[in-house]
Amino acid sequence: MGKCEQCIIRQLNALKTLTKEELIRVSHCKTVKTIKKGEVLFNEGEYINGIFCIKSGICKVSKMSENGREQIVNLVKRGDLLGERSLISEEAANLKATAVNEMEICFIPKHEILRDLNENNSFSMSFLKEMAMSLKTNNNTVVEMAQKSVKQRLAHTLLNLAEEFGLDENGALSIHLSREDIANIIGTATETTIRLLSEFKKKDLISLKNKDIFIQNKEELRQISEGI
Amino acid sequence: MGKCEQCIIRQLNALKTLTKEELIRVSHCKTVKTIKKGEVLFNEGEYINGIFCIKSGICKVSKMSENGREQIVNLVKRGDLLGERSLISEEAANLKATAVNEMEICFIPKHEILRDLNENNSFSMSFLKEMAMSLKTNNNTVVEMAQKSVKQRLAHTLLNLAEEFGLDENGALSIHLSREDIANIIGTATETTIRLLSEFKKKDLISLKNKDIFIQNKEELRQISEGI
DNA sequence: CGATTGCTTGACCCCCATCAATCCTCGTGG
DNA sequence: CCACGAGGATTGATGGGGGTCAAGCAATCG
Repeated sequence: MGKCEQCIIRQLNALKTLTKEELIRVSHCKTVKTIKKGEVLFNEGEYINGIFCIKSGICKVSKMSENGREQIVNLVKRGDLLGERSLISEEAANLKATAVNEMEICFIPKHEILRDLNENNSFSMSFLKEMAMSLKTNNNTVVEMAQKSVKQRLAHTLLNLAEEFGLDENGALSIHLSREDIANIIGTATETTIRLLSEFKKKDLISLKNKDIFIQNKEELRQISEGI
Repeated sequence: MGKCEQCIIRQLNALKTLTKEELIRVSHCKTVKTIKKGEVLFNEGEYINGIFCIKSGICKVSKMSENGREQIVNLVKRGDLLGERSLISEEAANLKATAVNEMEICFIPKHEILRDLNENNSFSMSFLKEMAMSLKTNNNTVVEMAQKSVKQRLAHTLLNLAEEFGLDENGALSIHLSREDIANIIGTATETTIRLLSEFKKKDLISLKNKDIFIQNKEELRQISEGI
C-alpha cells in the first residue's frame, strides 16, 4: 500500500497542506481502489462517508433531471478530489459519479478529513479555496446554459475538453467520450450533438477519424462559442 | 453605529460562530451603508476587499453573458453574506450585485474576515458549510437550466420565490421583480416570460393584480415544474 | 403633461426535441 | 473464422418551443 507522504498526487489538491503526521494518519485509514470503465463510484442519495482522491483516470459527475435525462455537471481527473461537498454538508450525495475510463482512486474516510479540517487551519483554508473555485466555475456554467445556444455550448465544450484534458500524440482530444456523454454535458439530444459535429466538420473546424476528434480551427470555434 | 455583538442578523449566517472579542473587532472596522433600489453594490471585475452582510432588502446577483444578456444567478436577502467567494479566492468579483429594493448592509473588510478564518476554526467550518450549500444549489441550477423547458423553469421560479421570500398580507409574492428580472432568472426573453405568465393566469394557476403575483394552484405548478 | 420605461400582444421563423430507420463497429459464441 | 446481436453513430422527416422584431398600450416620473 502506497504512502500518502510520498504520493505526488496530493500536491495537486488541498491535501498538500496536510502535515507529515496527518498524512501518515491518512495513509493508515485510506483505501485504494481500481474502478473499471462505466462503474459507478457513488449514486445520488448515497452516503459516501469520505472523499475520493483521483490517482488516475477520469470520472463524470452527473445528476438525473426530473425529465429523466442525465446532466453531466463536472468531469473529474487525476489530482482532483471528489465528494468534498457532501462531506462538508454531512448529507447524502446530490450527484452520481461514473468512471469514464479505468481509474485508480484513494478513499479517505470522513472522520479523518473532518479531524484535519478542525485542527489544521491551512488545510481548511485550502479546502475553502477549492470550493470557491468550483463555485465560480459553476456560476459560469449556469450563465452558459441559460444564455447560450446549443451550438455555442458545443464549441465551448470542445475547446474546454482540449484544454482540460489535452491532446494525444496525434493531436486528437485525449479524453474519449461517447456522443451521448457530450450531449449530456451540453444539455441537448444526442442527435443534435451529432448533427452539429458534422456541421463543424464540414466547415473544417474539426475533423473526425475513428472515434477521435481533432480540433482544426481553434480560433473560429472560440468565436462561435462567444456568439461572434 | 450598531454593535455586532448585539446584532440579531449575525445569527443567520456564519458570523454566528465568531467569539465576542472577534465580534467587537468586527464592530470597529465595519461600515454600514444604505443602498437605494437599482444601485450597484459591486460590478464584475471589481475588487471588493471584504464581504457584505445584508441587514435588510434584497439584491440580485448576476453576470453578463457574452451574448450581452444578463443572467441572474442568485437573489440575496436579509441574513445572507455576499462576496465570500471573491474574498476566499482573492480575485476580482465574477458577478455583479444590484439592489432590488432599498437595502441596509454592513461591509466587513477582508483583513478582518481572513484573520478570523485563520484563527477561529469553527468560523471557517461554518463558512465551508455555507459554500457547500451554495455549491449544491448551483449544481441543481445547472441541471435545471440544461434540461428543463422555459415553462418548467418559470413554474419552479414562481414556487421558489414564494418559498424563499414569502407572501405579503394579501397573499401575493412579497418580492417584487420586473418581468425582465424574472426572465433573467429563467434565462429567457422578457416576451416569453410574459406570454407564459398569461398562460398560467388563463389556467388559474396564478393571478395578476397591479404588479402583484398570486399563486393560486401550487400543486399544479409543482407538477408543471417537474414535467408531469 | 410629455416622455421615458415597462408591459403586452402579434407575426414570423429558426433551432432543436423527438421518433424512426439505417448503418457501423465490435465483442461473443458457435 | 464467420455469423450474429447489441449498442453506438448517423441521417431524415416533422412539429413545436421559443427567440426576435415591431407596434401599441399602460404606468410612472420629472
